[in-house]
Amino acid sequence: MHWSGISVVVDPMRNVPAELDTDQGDLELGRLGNFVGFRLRRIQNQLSRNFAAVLADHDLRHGLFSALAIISANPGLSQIAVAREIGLDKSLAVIIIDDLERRKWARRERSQTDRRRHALFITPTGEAALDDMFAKLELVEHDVLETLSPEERHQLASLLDRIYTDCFR
Amino acid sequence: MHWSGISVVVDPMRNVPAELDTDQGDLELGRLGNFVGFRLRRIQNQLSRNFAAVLADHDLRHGLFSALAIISANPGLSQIAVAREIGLDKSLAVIIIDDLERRKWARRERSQTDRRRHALFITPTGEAALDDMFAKLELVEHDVLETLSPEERHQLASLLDRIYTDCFR
DNA sequence: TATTGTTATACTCTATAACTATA
DNA sequence: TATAGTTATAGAGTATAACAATA
Repeated sequence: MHWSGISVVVDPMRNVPAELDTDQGDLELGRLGNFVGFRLRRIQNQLSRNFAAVLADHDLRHGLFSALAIISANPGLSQIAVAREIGLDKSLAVIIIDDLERRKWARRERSQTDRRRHALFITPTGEAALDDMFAKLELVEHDVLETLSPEERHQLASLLDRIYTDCFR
Repeated sequence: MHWSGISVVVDPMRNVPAELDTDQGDLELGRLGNFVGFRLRRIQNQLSRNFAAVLADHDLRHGLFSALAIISANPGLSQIAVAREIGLDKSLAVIIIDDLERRKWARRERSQTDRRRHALFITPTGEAALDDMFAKLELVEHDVLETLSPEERHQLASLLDRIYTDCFR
């Protein structure tokens, strides 16, 4: 999902000709700039690109990192719970967990209490991989947040948490 | 790009059995919860879903809304500038602008100054569609932000702008 | 009858590379 | 030689539906 802005005028301050000089990257945002959602998306896109670059050597499938982290934080949970948490279909959870098992980062066990379920566990190898990835992600995030003071970082996290818990839980 | 958290323990406060009750949606986040990027992603995912639901009847291709808004705010710009701005390849800009022309929301004109370029313009029909979509998006965003006071909203926007301009420009 | 996991299929999105016309 | 736009193709990502095992 993307965003957009209204019939905006050429900024008289910039003295552009009738046809815009599109070689510059500084386009007008128009109404788009009024939305917080747009700002979120813009930053998150860039963060994603930075993370992808940093984790490129792990050759991670979409959703694989999330899944591993969730399994790590919730040992014994089911595939369908993983799917729900990362917002994908259960059939995609199968593919992701196949991948995790192939890497020996996680393993399936038959649930003792409900034999339909697989109980998922992270392996020591998986924990090590996760440690490595988290360390890299912390570096990326630090680069982005260092422009804010510790108080401002806390403020930001707190505002985002309020939004999430009040609206989406 | 996704996220994840560490080998976390079962919360003793919740008194869950050896195998987690995965029917509840309240999983542990583990290390994941320490990242601002994770919070951004979580909110933005949900916002995207809400926007998609609200705009479902327009049957919008990915990137189409962004492109229309950018054209509206920058009349006469080139296809390659649109591509750069929404972070897609120029070949995808072709598809998107084909779609916009089919809907009569935008039109191509040959550039007067560089005959290789198409100068892009939004149509009155396109402006009307954009007005409609923006109105719907404002409703979605208002629902999400109403939990914050006006000062807090301003604070949030300002923090996000600082991050973007300091790190990504 | 409903749920968990699995498989197969079809569809969408995207990147890539080649091509043209203009510069 | 480089750039703007176009087209074709192949690959990845995803949703969907059907199925088996279990509840």
